[in-house]
Amino acid sequence: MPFLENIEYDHLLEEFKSVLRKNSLKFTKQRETILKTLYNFPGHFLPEEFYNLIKKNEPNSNIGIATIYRTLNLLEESEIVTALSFGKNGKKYELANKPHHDHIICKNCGLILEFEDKSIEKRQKEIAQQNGFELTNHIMQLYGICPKCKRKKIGI
Amino acid sequence: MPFLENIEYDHLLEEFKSVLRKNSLKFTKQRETILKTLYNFPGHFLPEEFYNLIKKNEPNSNIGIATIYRTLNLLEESEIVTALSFGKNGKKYELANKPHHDHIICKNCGLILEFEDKSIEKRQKEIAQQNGFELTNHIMQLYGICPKCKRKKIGI
DNA sequence: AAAATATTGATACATTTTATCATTTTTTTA
DNA sequence: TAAAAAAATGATAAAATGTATCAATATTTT
Ligand SMILES: [Mn+2]
Ligand SMILES: [Mn+2]
Ligand SMILES: [Zn+2]
Ligand SMILES: [Zn+2]
Repeated sequence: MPFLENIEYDHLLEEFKSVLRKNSLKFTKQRETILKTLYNFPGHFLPEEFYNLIKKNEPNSNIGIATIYRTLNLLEESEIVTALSFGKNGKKYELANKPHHDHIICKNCGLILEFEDKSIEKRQKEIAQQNGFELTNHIMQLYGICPKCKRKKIGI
Repeated sequence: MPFLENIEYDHLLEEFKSVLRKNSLKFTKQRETILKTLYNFPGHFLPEEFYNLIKKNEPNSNIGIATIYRTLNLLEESEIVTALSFGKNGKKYELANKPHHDHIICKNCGLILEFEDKSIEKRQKEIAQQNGFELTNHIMQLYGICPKCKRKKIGI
């Protein structure tokens, strides 16, 4: 593993440990495995997908699905991961190691791209203000057909 | 009921009947009751909330919860209603009798306000295009604290 | 090392939504 | 308009995602 990534992971680990200490929580093998998996697999994953990813990559870990849910919730509250909601199809999690962004999603193949747009973010703040709201967060997801699927001329 | 509203409702009803005819579906008392309730109660409601609304307002209808779900799905596919997702807390439905809009939602009291912003919509189209996507739809929800709740100085 | 504390995996349970199916209602046909 | 065909219904079982419970285990503190 390249040097830089090791440094980044160590930093992340320290951040997690700090959150745990602050809340009188314990540093366990399972929590470390989940954090490492988040780090090693950039992308957007459902709890179930993490569960299978860990079973495959850390066959000796034997983590229960409940621990996956518990730990992702903890990491989300701690803002170490962010979640992307798919309605009743669950939430996909990703490491929060990049600046805020939104997503554009292919309705055919599920491809997820990321983007950020300062002008939209600015308008959102203005709209909230106009309505007297104190804005805390937002969700924005664009849905469509990706270039690859367009080429295949899929009928959705 | 005022005259204008009757005209609008009749128009809506004809639209629904046309969808049903087109798909060889039948016009039933239950489907009419649900459409009428959507029309009479503007707002954003969960299937369960519609179910209770109808039980209260049409005590003789005896509609099953399954029919509520089935009919809302049908109306959504037919673009007669639109849905607002609340993750695992379900979807709130509203009659699609106004132009496209997005929502700003109070995290404390659940108040939902509507807005439309042409400049955001335009940027969304541009972003999709830049990524080679054919944009079909989007979701955007702003979350925050409404003026009333702000005044109460709620600690979230 | 012992005691205190928190976590874990298994699994029961909760919640939202869909599937199943016998019966009823609506529409078509004659 | 009566009979036949087709679809919808309500009740409820089942699926799917996520949370709660709990005895056993691991971590941390003393
Ligand atoms: Mn992302
Ligand atoms: Mn609305
Ligand atoms: Zn695609
Ligand atoms: Zn409020």
